[in-house]
Amino acid sequence: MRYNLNMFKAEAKHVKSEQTREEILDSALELFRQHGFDATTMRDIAVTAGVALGAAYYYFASKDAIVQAYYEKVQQEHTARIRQMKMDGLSLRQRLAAVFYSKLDILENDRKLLGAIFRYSGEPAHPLSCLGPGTRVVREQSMQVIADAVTPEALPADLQLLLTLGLWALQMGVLIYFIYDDSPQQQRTRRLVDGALEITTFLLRLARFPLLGFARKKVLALLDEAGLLPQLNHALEAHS
Amino acid sequence: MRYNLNMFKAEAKHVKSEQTREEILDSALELFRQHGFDATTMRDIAVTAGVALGAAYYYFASKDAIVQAYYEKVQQEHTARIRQMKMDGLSLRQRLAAVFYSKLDILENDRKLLGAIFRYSGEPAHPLSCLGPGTRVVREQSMQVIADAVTPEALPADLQLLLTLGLWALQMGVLIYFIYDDSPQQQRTRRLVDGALEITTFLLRLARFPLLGFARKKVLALLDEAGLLPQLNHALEAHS
DNA sequence: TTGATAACCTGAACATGTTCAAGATTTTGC
DNA sequence: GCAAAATCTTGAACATGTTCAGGTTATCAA
Repeated sequence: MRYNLNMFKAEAKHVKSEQTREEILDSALELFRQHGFDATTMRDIAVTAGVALGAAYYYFASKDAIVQAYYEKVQQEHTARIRQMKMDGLSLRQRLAAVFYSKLDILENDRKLLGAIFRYSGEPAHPLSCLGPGTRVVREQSMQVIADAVTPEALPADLQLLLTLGLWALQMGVLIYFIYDDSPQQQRTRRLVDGALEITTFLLRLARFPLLGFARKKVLALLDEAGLLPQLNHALEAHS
Repeated sequence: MRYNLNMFKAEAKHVKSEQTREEILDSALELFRQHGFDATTMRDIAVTAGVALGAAYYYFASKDAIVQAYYEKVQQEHTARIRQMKMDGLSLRQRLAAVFYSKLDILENDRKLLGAIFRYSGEPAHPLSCLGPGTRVVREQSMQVIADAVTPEALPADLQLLLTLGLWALQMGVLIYFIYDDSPQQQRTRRLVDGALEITTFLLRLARFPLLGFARKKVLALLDEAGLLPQLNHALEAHS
């Protein structure tokens, strides 16, 4: 009984702490959306959340880290949405369209926040570098979503690897384009996705031809040498 | 005579102002290289240059703008180096290798500075966004260097367009890789360039085949619809 | 219960990028 | 040569992200 009580207390405490964190995160996002990232100060955030300035820094290492936390939530949501979709009768292209579209849907109203995600892409040592070790978890999660859409196609292991990596890179590019896209409802980005996926699947069909098969091997070897597919390479060896 | 004197004075003045600017820029780069970008304050820069803090802001809109000015100098240097090279007997692949390698040579000791170039890539409105209108000039200059290496190949206009754009994108990717590359002398980046150019030229030879020709048209149409080749598109129409 | 430890929170102080009103210097029109 | 205009320079003041020494509250062992 006392054990349980302690557990309840511990959990209640944990929940309380988590609530404060959520309070700060929600306030921040609300303000970011209303006035933009730069125009919102950490003091604004703290006041809106009803805590002191220092509390915000107890939960988030920096202002940018708040956006990072937001993006992690986005990735969770993306993973969840894709998981609960019935992909059974769908083609590869349709599955990939679902992946890309749902990501855009989630991010639709927060394009201005995304800029912060890319802010440290050129600084390897920064914990928030979108290509660095500090963001590995969310990056792998986002690759996994793509991999799951590719796997049912039962491609040769090397091609599957290449396709997943290429699509992930494509997704990054699409997100950048998305940020810059000022067409209504970002219809242009959606069309870009459509076209890019059409070409991708077309080239995929071609990839079995000997000449392109040669190119495929070359590309894979190059990426491997460049260290751009370390753990994936491991998976490849295990499969072949 | 007096007219000439005034011109001299005007020029002398202009030179003096330019000297102050150079003084600030050089001091800044020196300090950036010694202690890193973040560890160097605008006050440090002003003191080292022998001017007041405000003077630095008279010549540079922001701390990041100093790095941008550096990169503009780099691009000038790159253009100059390539221009004075004798490319006559060289293959496309050799010409492109010269382009990529010389850029890396110029940037070799300033990899840490490059991060600042990419800092605003996700913020369309920022004047220093490496994809935005504020950096159009230097971007087009850098594309021109590539275009000049591609042109002698006398490719079909659409393919030339595609190749130039693709190589420019490749160059951006290579620069990112370069920043993250901790191999000695960044040999890994050089090998990546070699491999990527080998694959590029190989695929280029394939591009004449009907199937890939179809894909080529598709890609071009997609990029056009996405507005990723506006003035280039204009050039294409003029040629065809 | 109680003292100790850890978790959580506070707000003043700091560091630094940036602005700006005011001053110094140079150029220009006459 | 001189006044006005343009250019250049100054440094104090400001805004804001971040730190930190210290406080408060919750947890836990005895």
